[in-house]
Formats: sequence, structure tokens, C-alpha cells
Amino acid sequence: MNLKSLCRPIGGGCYLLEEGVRIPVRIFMNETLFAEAEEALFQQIKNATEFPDVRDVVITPDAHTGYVVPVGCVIATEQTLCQAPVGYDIGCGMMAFRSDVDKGKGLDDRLRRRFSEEVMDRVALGVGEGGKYPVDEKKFEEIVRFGAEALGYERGNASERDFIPVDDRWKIPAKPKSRGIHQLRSLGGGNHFIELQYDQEEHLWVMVHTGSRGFGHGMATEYIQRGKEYLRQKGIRLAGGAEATYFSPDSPLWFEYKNAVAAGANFAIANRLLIWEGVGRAFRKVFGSEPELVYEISHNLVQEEEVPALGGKFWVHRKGATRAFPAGHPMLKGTRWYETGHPILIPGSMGDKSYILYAEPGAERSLYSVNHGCGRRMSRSAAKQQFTQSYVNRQMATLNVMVNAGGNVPIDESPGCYKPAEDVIASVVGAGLARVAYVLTPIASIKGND
DNA sequence: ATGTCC
Repeated sequence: MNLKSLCRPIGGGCYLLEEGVRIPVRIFMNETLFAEAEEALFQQIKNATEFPDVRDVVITPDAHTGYVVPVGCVIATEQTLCQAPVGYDIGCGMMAFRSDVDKGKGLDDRLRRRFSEEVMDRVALGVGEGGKYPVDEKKFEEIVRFGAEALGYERGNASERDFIPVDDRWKIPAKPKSRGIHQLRSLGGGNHFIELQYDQEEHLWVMVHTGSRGFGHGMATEYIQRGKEYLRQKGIRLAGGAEATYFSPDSPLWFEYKNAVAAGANFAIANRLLIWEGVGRAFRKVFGSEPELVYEISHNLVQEEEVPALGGKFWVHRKGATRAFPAGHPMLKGTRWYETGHPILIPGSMGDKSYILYAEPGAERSLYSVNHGCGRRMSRSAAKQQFTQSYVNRQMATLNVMVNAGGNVPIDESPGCYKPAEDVIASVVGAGLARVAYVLTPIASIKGND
């Protein structure tokens, strides 16, 4: 069955898929992005509707096919916890800070090279790398259980969540622990990055994209495997296949996975804040000014949320989707963001703009969520076939973005691999989900190797 | 995304 052909525009920058799926799905795309979407994406959207007590599904404009469900997918369940709709990089997300330093300093080749090198000295880069913040077991336990608070950050100030509570009875699994304990203050590889940028007022910013490294990956792997066994024993197989796993609340595994996600999220929050400290020191040293942490937020998570639009509490899974609470959202009560909504951090590709958005009241139509990036439009292998090293190096030089202090540009992360940020942001703004507060232009990008 | 196969 061709599901794409069953979608119909319902206005407000949204398509509705109602036929051929268990519950209606709202797909927030403009005509251009919808036209480009392939049927495989819609088959994965169908998978997202198949989980037992799923109540609502939303697709963001940067959506592309992922593991079982799309990257760019929001799923609200009554209680069921699903693995694929969180993904392997539990707690992966963004952090941004701004300064009063003029963009001219950032564009100075000598200064941006020095900044890049100072960052590379302080933060571990690449897959398989250990971190630059060694901790003992006691400190690691504290970080995993109390995230930002274990590092002394003031509550509700810097972060989407200071930490997600982890039950005392839950024990950190040995294997993920043995990997994670050495990986704090490390960036990882793939699409993770640290980027120097400037805003419309010509002030320097830094954005960071990273996650829970081997710690979250280890737990995701563990609970996806156990989910497969759990469903096999129950004789259940969803249309999405053996990998479309979940835990129902009557299982002890539900409790375990809930805590594993919380722990992964806490690790990721702490990792981003530790990177912020390292990058902040580099920034101060090179540019001579104290930057201000704007916000820190995840785009791969399941957490229990008050969902006013659905009239209750739900388990909101965001896989490659960013939380977008507008002003007055009940979950912002008591934070500094209650009157304005919290900042939404959206990166573009390494050659493209990034954006800081604030949610509009219309975000209630999208499960209080927007996109998390621009969406890949080319596989990594296709990129390596299509582009040469010298081409992408020249491309970034032309865009005036220094990569890894003058090193090679990772071909499969080059701008041609991603959709234009403008199209995706236009979809979000056009749908009335959020407005643009800052547009950030890249100056220097720091990336790990695969 | 990931000590990209314990």
C-alpha cells in the first residue's frame, strides 16, 4: 500500500495520514519537503503508530528514515516505553552559548585556528576516544543519577532538565558503566560537532552537538536485545518487525528501561556541560571574554510530560525531535523560561546556518515539538562516492568555515549531505510552531572522526 | 549513534 499517496494537506503547513494506519499522524512539512519524501519514510511512520497504547504521532519537517521509526518523530504513549523511538544515542542533544565578542575576532584566521586547537586540546574527539574528565566510580554514580546537579549547576537555569530521576533500586549495568566512566568530556563522531558561529548582531556563539557516547549506546543495545526476547516470549510481533520493541508497564523491564533512559540522559547532560566548561575556557583564553550558557536540550529521549493538548500525562518519545514548550507551558512553571518558552537549538549542516527558536502556542499541534536539524538527504556511502576530499575541502574554504583547525573535511558530513536549513525552518515557522530568535552563521567547525 | 562483531 502506498501510504504517501494517502496523505492529504490539512492546512497550517501540515499533512494528515489517516488511512492505512492505526491512528492519524500529523506530518509537518511544506510542499517542497513533502514532495521530496520517499515512500520508505511513510512505511516507518506507520511503524510509529503500531505501539500498543500510542495516543498521538507527529512527524517533523527534517524527517528521514531511521531505525524502525523515522528520525524526526514524536510518539506519545499512555505508558508503554519503546526503544527505537528513543534510539541508540540516548539523550543526544544540543547546547549553545553566546558572548559579546565581535564576529571579526572569530573570522580572524589566526584566532579561529587557535580557538579550534585549544578546544581540541580540552575535549576528546572521535569514535572510540576516551574523555578528558576522569572520574572515580563514586563520582560517576553521582553524575549518572544527578546529571547537572552532580556538577554543581543551579536548578532550572541552563538545561531542559537538570537531571531525570533514577530510582535507587536500579543498578547501573556493568558493561555500559565500564565504557562510560572513561568518556566524560568527549564529543564522539558522526554528526556530532562543536561550532563557532556569529549571530545577526555580529556576536560570537558556540554550539555543541553530542550525546551519551558508549554509555547510552551500551544500554540501548542491551534493552533492544531484551525487548526482542520479551516480545518473543509473549508471542507478539508488530508490523514494524522484530526490532519494533517495547515494554509494557507490568514488566520489570519497563522499570529498568525507564531508569536506563534517565541515566543515559543524565550522562549526556553532564557530558555537554563538561564540554561547555572546556570550550568556555578555550573561548576565554582566545577571545578574552566570558561566554554565557544559553541552553542545553536533548532530541533523543522519552520522558513523562504533561501534554495540555491531550489533557493529561503521557510518555513522550522524541527521536530526532526537539521539545518546544511555549510560554505558559505547565512544565516550565518555576523555571526562568515560563514567560517566554525555552530556547530551541536547531543546527544546520557545517556549511549552513543554525537557529535559535522559541515555540509559539501553535506548538500544541505538534506535541510541543519541532525538528532537530535539517535532515540528511544523502547516505554516508553515497556522499563518499559522489564527493572527493579536495572538493569538500574547497567547498568549506569557499564558505569561509575552518574545519578542525585546517584539517580535512569529513566528506559524509559536508553540506551537500544535508537539506538546506532554510527549507526546514521555513516549514516550522510557516506551520506556526515556532519563531526565529537568532540566525547563526558558522565560522569554525570541530568534528570527530569515525 | 556506536571500542561500527564479544
